[in-house]
Amino acid sequence: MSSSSAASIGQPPPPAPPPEEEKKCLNSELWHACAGPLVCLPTVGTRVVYFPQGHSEQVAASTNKEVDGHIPNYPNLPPQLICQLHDVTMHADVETDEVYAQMTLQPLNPQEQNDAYLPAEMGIMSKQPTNYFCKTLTASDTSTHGGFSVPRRAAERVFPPLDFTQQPPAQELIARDIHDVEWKFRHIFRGQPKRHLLTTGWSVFVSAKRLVAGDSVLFIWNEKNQLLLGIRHATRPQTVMPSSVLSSDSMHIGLLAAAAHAAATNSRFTIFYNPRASPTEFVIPLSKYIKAVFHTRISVGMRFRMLFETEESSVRRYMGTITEVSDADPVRWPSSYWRSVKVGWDESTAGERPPRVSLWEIEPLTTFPMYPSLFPLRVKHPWYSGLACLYHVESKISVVGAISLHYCC
Amino acid sequence: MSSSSAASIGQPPPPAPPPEEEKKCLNSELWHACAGPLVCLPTVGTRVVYFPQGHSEQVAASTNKEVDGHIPNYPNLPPQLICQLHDVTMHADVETDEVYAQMTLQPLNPQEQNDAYLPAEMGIMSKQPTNYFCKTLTASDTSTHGGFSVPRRAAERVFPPLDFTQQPPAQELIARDIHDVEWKFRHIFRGQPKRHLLTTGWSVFVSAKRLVAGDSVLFIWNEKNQLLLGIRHATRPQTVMPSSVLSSDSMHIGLLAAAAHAAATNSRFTIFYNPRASPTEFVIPLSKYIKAVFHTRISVGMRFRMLFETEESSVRRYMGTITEVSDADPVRWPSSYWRSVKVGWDESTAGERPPRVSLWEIEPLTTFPMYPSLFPLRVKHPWYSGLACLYHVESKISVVGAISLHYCC
DNA sequence: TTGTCGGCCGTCGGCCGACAA
DNA sequence: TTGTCGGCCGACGGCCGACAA
Repeated sequence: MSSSSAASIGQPPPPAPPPEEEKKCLNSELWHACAGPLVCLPTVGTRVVYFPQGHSEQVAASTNKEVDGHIPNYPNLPPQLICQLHDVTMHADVETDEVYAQMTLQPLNPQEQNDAYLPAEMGIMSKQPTNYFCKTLTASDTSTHGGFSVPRRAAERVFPPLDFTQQPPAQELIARDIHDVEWKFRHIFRGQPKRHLLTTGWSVFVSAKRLVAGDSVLFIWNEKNQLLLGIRHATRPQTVMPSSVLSSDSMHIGLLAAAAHAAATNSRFTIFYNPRASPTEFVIPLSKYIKAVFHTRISVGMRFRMLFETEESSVRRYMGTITEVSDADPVRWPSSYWRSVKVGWDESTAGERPPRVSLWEIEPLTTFPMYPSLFPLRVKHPWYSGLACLYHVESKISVVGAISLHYCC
Repeated sequence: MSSSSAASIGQPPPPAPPPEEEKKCLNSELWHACAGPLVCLPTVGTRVVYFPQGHSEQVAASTNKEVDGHIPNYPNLPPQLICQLHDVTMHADVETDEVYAQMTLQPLNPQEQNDAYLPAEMGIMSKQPTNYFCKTLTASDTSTHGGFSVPRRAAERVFPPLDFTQQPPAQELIARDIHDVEWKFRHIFRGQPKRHLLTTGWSVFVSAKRLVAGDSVLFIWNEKNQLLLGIRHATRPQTVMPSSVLSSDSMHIGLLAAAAHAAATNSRFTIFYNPRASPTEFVIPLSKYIKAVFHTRISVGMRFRMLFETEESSVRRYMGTITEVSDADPVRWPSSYWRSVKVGWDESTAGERPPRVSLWEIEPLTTFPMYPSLFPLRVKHPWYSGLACLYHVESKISVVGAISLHYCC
């Protein structure tokens, strides 16, 4: 694989180093498809809220190491930081194809926080591809013995139609992965009963991407009549990769110190958001935050629903009940809205769902008129003064209120 | 590969996750052989000097990203930190076998720095294995077409002797890698002219370790009559791995903030030293530091020599001349001894050698009596007062002086 | 002394329909 | 509808000495 050309012949697994930092912006459709249906990125140029606590959670998940004391306090680092979002770029790990986003944030001073909203700030829906399928690989799919069995409806909907006058009907498919590398497959309709299969070319793809049974592939047929090809590795017990560069303690300190320094100097800082490592977004649109914190009444005992991703890359609602409203980490992050809602889940299979969620993740089940509540529910917290400036903003929003206050995901 | 047993059958490439953090201490001989002949680790329990500047250099090398501004100042973090070394453990990356060391350091207060030396503090020579060989793999060695051609003298010295009454002489070799995984090879003496070859078993090893031409393997025959097997990947352009977890800026801030916090509170912190990523040690025995800084006269124009590792894992001296004594980074790290000596190298092939080195890395070419110099050369720097406590220590050392002041490597 | 090649052989990668879940 | 298997065929993995650097 040549090191300079962006598009290259996919067949031999590329051992070449990536062409520096100047990777062009990846295909956004494919990135979002790999990231999953619930992931959405805030819009460049808007204001967002950054939660160092959530960022810390992601680093802990990535390093497989909880933070264990010896972390200095950053008294000037609030649990949430209102920032200008200067840049968002989508990336994929060169080794694993794992998707992640890089964001450049700049904390705003109270004056800037007070600025009026622009309509664009509301965030845009993440555009999930319309014509695609996602399949979890079986043992047969990944075995060296055979090819890939394409679910029938998926093949008919997503692949170009076969010429059924041929016997057997077959064609060559060319798909591009997230690095814009081409992969070729023989697509054939054969067997008894008849089925769609990918044969020649499939095994080199499997070995190049190091796919095993349980991983997923997804094919997208986009508006430009291109076939895109993404992978999602099953969430294996983390590879413990960060070792040998920096201790996980130093990483935690690093993210906190970087945010604290940026907050103190109102300067830019950079973070990575890895949607598969920890599904909980820790940079959210300011509008979404305001709506959840100031315009939503919640109380203990209230029922709610929340979206989760299913195995087959679609979305499901789970129901639950609010059991408590309190600080997730009263020592380190008092008065934080991050995971401030303790919940119980209806289904007994709830083991995988988090015991604590944030306000903006849930959908309370009340028919509740869309007018601004002058005071939010949680009056016990004393830090409203710090956000007082937002109140003025709020009243501006409320004018457009119900019609334009869509938020992401 | 079972996830719990330390020793396991090496043949199938192990996809299993590592058994948490409780990895036993690796084979020290093999670790040092893989790390190279110049690498030495300070002794646990002794005092060391830690250079955040050097640490930062290693992180920059590992992330392929120089520090680019926006790094806060840590005015209370001196360029060198005298620490108690509480723990050193040797590790090898589960994916790549890359060796690295983890050290737990605790900054000492001036009182503790003043304590008398223990004889054990002098550091111990790194024990390079005596009976071993290291070969850089050729295209034929890594091709699927054949096996591994063993250099004749290496085979005769390191492998168990063959039974030459057989025709052809052959045996099974069992070698253990740094994770204590067994690998089996057929060792045969055949061909015209006769030569030593590893055939059966070799190719699975090559593919499991992802070896390519230019990488090196090393075999050790130790005192317990065990065959050990290490690899060294050629220094490829870094894999840019840290992406997707933490920005390189945050990593830099993290290491500085962690050190600053530890220094302020005299608490422990943890660092990783990766000898292949950046060969320059940034944690050195205090005795070595004192000898170099206070007992060695250097001046501009002085000739010196310095050790470097050769391709075949041995050691060579290169000659050079001191051209300047100054701060390597006068803005960020004024008055630092790290790379304070600017040098010119004799040979025209000097492109790979660093333009700046530290005092303790070089060997000035003067016949110079071994008595303590009351004042070191560099009088322009004003920070001696800060190290004044060391002077008292120094006079204690000087008593034992020439006989016991051996230092590492 | 040792790196690479052509030759030869056997294993397994990979395409096929059968069959059953 | 689709996951796994046995059967079959050919490509290439892998062991050999020849030859030359």
